[in-house]
Amino acid sequence: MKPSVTYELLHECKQSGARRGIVHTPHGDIQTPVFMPVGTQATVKSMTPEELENEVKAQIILSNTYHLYLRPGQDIVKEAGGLHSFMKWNHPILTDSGGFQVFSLGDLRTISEEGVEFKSHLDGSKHFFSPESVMKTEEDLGADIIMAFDECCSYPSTYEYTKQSMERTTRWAKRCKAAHKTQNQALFGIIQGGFYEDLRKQSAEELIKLKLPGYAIGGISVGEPKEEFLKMLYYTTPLMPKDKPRYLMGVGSPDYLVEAALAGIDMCDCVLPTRVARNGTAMTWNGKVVVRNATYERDFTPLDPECDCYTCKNYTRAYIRHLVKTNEILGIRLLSIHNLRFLTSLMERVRIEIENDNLLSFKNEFYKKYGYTKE
RNA sequence: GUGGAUGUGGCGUAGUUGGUUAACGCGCCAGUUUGUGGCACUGGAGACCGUGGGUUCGAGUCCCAUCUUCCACC
Repeated sequence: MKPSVTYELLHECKQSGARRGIVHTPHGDIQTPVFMPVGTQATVKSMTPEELENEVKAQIILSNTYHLYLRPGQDIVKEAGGLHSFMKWNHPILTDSGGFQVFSLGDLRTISEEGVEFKSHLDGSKHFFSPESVMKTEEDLGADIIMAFDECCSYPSTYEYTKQSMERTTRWAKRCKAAHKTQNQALFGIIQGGFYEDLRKQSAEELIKLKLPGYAIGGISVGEPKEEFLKMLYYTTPLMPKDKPRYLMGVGSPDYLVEAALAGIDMCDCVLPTRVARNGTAMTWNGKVVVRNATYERDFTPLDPECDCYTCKNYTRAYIRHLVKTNEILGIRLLSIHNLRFLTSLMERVRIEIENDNLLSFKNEFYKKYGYTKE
């Protein structure tokens, strides 16, 4: 039987390992490499689905199993007809499994072979997540792509801990596959192994045996130096199947996105653009603009003169600074639209450069302009 | 006019029986943010404590005078 999510390779950049392709899903095609905005609680914070589609030009968004399980509860989402219907987003959706919360809520959970017990960050109540229960929850949520339940290790972790954790994540992936019943959802595996090459290799090999429809790299971009990040990225990506989508989890700074594409990654997601937007910072082709800063008080130019987004076509830095300083909701919205659109247009550009076999040259230009001096 | 209260960084306040470099919130300035526990977090600048005298080893804290503002009374 044909999987519900498949990868079509269109072109490989002759300058690099970058891939230009299409991920086919039940809710439409995704041109890759792609950046996926994060909508943890069935909303990309402050954005309407119409804005995501028309202004941001997002092709797929993420949501989160742990958070939706707690509120409103997957039964309600299921009753609404699934996430697409619940939140009025008719394009592809990917749900993360809660594996990241095993990392980020480190003080509130206990890991065992069977699964993870979370103490709710909302009211302290206890909730047990197993690979089987997570599959059920993700099926109720109804995303096109669902992630296996894993443990994202913190940085740094010892070799022993990372190995033990990675092997458990592998066993959990097998249990996820066995528990996964729906035909129209694709279960992706997550390669772990921290910053140890042999563990990454072992993780990739074991997971590939499961013949899942897609694979992700998890557990990097968790606070390590960029050098470490790049080393693991360039080591792990070539281990992944060529005929399936390759997803790098949690990456969203412009330089990391370009590096990911160069390494042969197809999909990335990150909260960074919306989070920094909420704190008054814009990403632009000329680098970071902390528009909240005083130097922009009388700057009546757009955030980024090269940007085609709604915010840049209509509003000035001075006005947005005013909105941010006065804590007005519109400031967050305008910055979120811009940052998200900046990343989707960056990826549009990356796709063109791959088609032209020029991504490596583009990276050098981009780094220079963006203000990254080092590799 | 009399009596009472008040006066501390831009604003609002804390400052114990007088004791090292005067604290806090907001504001201001800047930094951080990477499968979202966040309109968050971390730093920084900024005050001769109304003014002038006095007591004391030592005064934002006590005394005197004076001015400011507020309240009450005549």
